[in-house]
Amino acid sequence: MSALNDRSLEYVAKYFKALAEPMRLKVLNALRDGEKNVGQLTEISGCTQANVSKHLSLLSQYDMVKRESRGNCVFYSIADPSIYELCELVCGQIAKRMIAEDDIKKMFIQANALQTQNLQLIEKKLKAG
Amino acid sequence: MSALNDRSLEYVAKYFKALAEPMRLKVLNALRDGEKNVGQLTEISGCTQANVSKHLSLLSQYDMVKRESRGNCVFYSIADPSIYELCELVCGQIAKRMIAEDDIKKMFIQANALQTQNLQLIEKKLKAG
DNA sequence: GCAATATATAACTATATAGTTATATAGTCA
DNA sequence: TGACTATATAACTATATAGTTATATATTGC
Repeated sequence: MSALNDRSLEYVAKYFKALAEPMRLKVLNALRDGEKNVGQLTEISGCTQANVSKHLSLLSQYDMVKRESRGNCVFYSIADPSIYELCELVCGQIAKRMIAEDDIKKMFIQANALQTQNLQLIEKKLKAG
Repeated sequence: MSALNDRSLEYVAKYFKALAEPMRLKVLNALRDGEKNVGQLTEISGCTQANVSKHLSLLSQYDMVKRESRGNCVFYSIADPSIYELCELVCGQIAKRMIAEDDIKKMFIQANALQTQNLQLIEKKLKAG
C-alpha cells in the first residue's frame, strides 16, 4: 500500500471523524431546516457557545457548513447538498427509526415484566389452591 | 432535543467513529477482495498483530466484519454488502485518484445508501438487545 | 469614542483510544 | 502429553480532542 494511498485513507478517515461526534451531528441536524446563527445553535445544542464555535469551525474547515456573517451575527447553513442528504438521513431517518425501535423494545420489556408478575400470581394461586 | 434523540445521535456517531481511523479503513480495504486471516491483515497493515486484532474486534462489534475461525486461523470478511460498497468507494475509487472534493461528495452519497441498509442492522440489534 | 452584544480563540483539564510490549488462550501436530 | 503457531487480551504510554472558563475580536447603536 503506497504512501499516497495511506494519505488518502487518512484524509477519508478525518472526514468521517468530523461526523463522528454527537454534538456535531446535533448541530448538523439543527441546520436541516435552514440556517441558524451561533446563538441559536448554542441554545439548541445545550452546551457552551465556545464549544459550538469550535465544532462549527471544524465543520466549516471540511466545507460541511457555510459561514455568513450578517450584522452582529454569524449564520451557518449546510454547505453541500450531499452533506444535507447525509444529515437528513443520519439525523432524521435513523433517529426516528431508533426511537421507534426503542419504543417497541420498551414495550417488550414491559410485557416481559408483566408476564413475570402474572407467573408469580399463578404460582401463588397454585400453592394456595 | 430529547434524551432519546441524543442517544440516537450517539449511536450514529459511534458508527461513524468506527470508520474514522485510517488503519481500520486499511483493513476494510484489504478485505475488498475476499476474506483474510489476522496474519495476512497484520502483514498488509504494517502494524502489530495486537493492534490489528483490536481493530478487528471493534469492526466486528459493529457487525462490519464477519469472524470465522478455521483451524488455527481466524478469517475476517466484510459482513455487510453496504459496508462493502462503502469500502469499495472509500478505499477504492477515492484512493485511486488524487483526492478531489468531488470524490468526497460521492463518498457521502454512497454513505447515504450505506446508512439506509445499516438501519436493518440497527433494527436487528435493538430487537436482540 | 463608549457600552452592549455576538462570535472566536487561548489555555487548560479530563477522557478516550491508537499503538506498544508482554502474556494468555486456543488450536494443530508430533 | 508438550512444542509450536495463531489470535486475543492486559497493562501501559502517548496523543488527540471535547468541553470548560476567561478573554479577545468584531459589529452595532448611542
